[in-house]
Amino acid sequence: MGEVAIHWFRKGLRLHDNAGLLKAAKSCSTLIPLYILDTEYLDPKKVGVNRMGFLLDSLKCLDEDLREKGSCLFVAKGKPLEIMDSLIKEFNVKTLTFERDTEPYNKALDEEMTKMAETKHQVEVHSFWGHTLFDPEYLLELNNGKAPLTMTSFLNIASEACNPSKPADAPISLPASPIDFKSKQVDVFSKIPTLSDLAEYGYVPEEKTTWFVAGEKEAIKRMEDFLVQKKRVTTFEKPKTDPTSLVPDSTALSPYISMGSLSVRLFYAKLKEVIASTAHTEPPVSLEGQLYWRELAYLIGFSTPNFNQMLGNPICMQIPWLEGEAAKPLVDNWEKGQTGYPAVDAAMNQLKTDGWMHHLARHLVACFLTRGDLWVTWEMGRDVFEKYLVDADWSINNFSWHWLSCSAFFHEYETEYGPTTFFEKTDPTGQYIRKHVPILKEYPDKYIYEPWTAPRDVQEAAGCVIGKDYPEPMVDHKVVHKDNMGKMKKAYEG
DNA sequence: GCCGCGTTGAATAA
DNA sequence: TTATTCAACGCGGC
Repeated sequence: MGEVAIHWFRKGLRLHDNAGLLKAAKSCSTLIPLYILDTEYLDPKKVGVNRMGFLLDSLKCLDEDLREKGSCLFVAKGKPLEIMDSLIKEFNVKTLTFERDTEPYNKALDEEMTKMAETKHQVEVHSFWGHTLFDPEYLLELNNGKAPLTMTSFLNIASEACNPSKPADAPISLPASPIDFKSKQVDVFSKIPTLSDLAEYGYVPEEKTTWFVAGEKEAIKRMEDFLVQKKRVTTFEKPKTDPTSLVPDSTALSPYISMGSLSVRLFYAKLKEVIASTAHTEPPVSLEGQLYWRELAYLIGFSTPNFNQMLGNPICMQIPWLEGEAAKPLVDNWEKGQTGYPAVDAAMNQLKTDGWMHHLARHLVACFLTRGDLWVTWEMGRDVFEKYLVDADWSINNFSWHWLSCSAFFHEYETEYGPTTFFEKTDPTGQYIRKHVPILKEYPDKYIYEPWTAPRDVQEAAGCVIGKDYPEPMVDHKVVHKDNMGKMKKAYEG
C-alpha cells in the first residue's frame, strides 16, 4: 500500500479549501478519507432526525465527490480516539490530517488525538484552521489574548489583521483508497450509512422533513445563485429582513457553512468580488458583516470558559432562571409549538419541519422562552435549537442565546419582541401562521395573532375553538412581561 | 477608573 | 415609509 495517510473529516465536509486533505494527499500513496460518527452524538435527543439526515446526506455527497477524484469516503462509528488508535495500528498509518475545531468537546478531542497519534504511534499529524475566516489564535493574540465582546472592537481588530487566507481549489485527483478497506477492529460501514442504518439509536427515516438538499455541489450552486443577485447582495441590511417570508429561502447558506460543505472563506472571497466597485452596505449590517458576527461568536466561544452555561461563565449575567424540573413543562409546550401564541408556535413548528427559522424568528421565540415570558434558562432553549436546526452551530447558538436573554452583549432588557406584535409588522394577515399552524388558517386577519380574543361564534366558524382545538395562551404576556422586567432589573442591580 | 457607547422594539408623528 | 422619542444604565474599551 506504500505510505498510508488518513484525512479525518470533521466539519469541512468538502474538497475545496481543504488544507488537511491536500496535505494528506501530497504525503501518501494510499489515502483513507475518514468520517467518524461519534456515538456521543448518535442520539435523536441531541441531534434530531433532520440534522442527522442532512449530515448523512452530506457524507453521501462527499463520497461521490471523492470518487470523482479517484478516492472515496469511509464512515466509521464509535469513539473517535479508539477508532483512530485501531486504524493507525492496523493500516500502519504514517500521516494524519484534520481540521481544527474551536468547541470545547472537539478542542479537547483535537488535543488528545494529536497526542495519541504522535506519541503512541509516531504519526505525523497536521491540523489546520479551516472553519473560520481567521485563525482564532491569531486574532486573540492581536487583542492581548482576550476576545473582543462588541462588534466595534472586533472590527478594529479585524482591520489590523492580515486578510483571511485565500481559499484553495479542490484537488484535481487524489491517491487511491484501499479498495477492500475493512477493519477487523473498527466498525466501518460497508457503504455510506442512511438513517435506517441508525435505527438502533432511534432514528426514523420517515421523520425527516427538511427541504434542504445536502452537499458541496449544491452549496456552491446556491452560493452562485445568490451572488448573481447583485442588488440583493449589495443592499443586504440586517435586521431589515423578513422573518415571516413564505418563500422557502432557497439561498440560505447557513446549513452548508455549518457543515463546512461551503467554505466560509470561499464565500467571503466571492462576496468581496461582488461588492467591489459597487455601492454597498457596510458591516455590521451588511452581508460581510454577518460573516464577522459569526467570526466574533467563534472567537468568544473559543476563549470563554463555560460559554455553554451560566455558572462559571465570566461574561454571563447571573440571572435566577427557572431550570430543571420546574422549567420542563414550560419548555415542552414551547418546543411542541403549544404556547397558545400563534406567532411563537408557527416559528417553532417551522423549526421542526424545515430545520430552519429566520434569524428574527429565532429572536422572537428565544425572547419568549427567557426574559420575555416563560423565564426559562436560555440553556434549555439552546438545546432545543441545537437538536432541530439543520444549521446548528455551537458558537453562534450559544452566542445568540446570551444575546437574546440579555445575559451578555445586549443589555436593554426593556426592549422586547412582542409575541403578538412583532410578526405583524411584516405579515399583517398572518400568512406565516396559517402555513405553520394550519388549524388557525381560517381565522380572520383581525384575530390571527390573538385568537383567544375572537368571539366564540367566530372561533367555531373558523373551525378552531380556543382551549379545545388550539391552546389558550399559556401565560398572560402583559402580566408576566411586567413581572419579568422587574426580575431582570433586580438581577442587573444585584 | 471613568467615559461614552450600545446592529436588530414599539408607539407616535409627519 | 421613515424619523423621533422613549429613558436609563451597565458595561466594555481605552
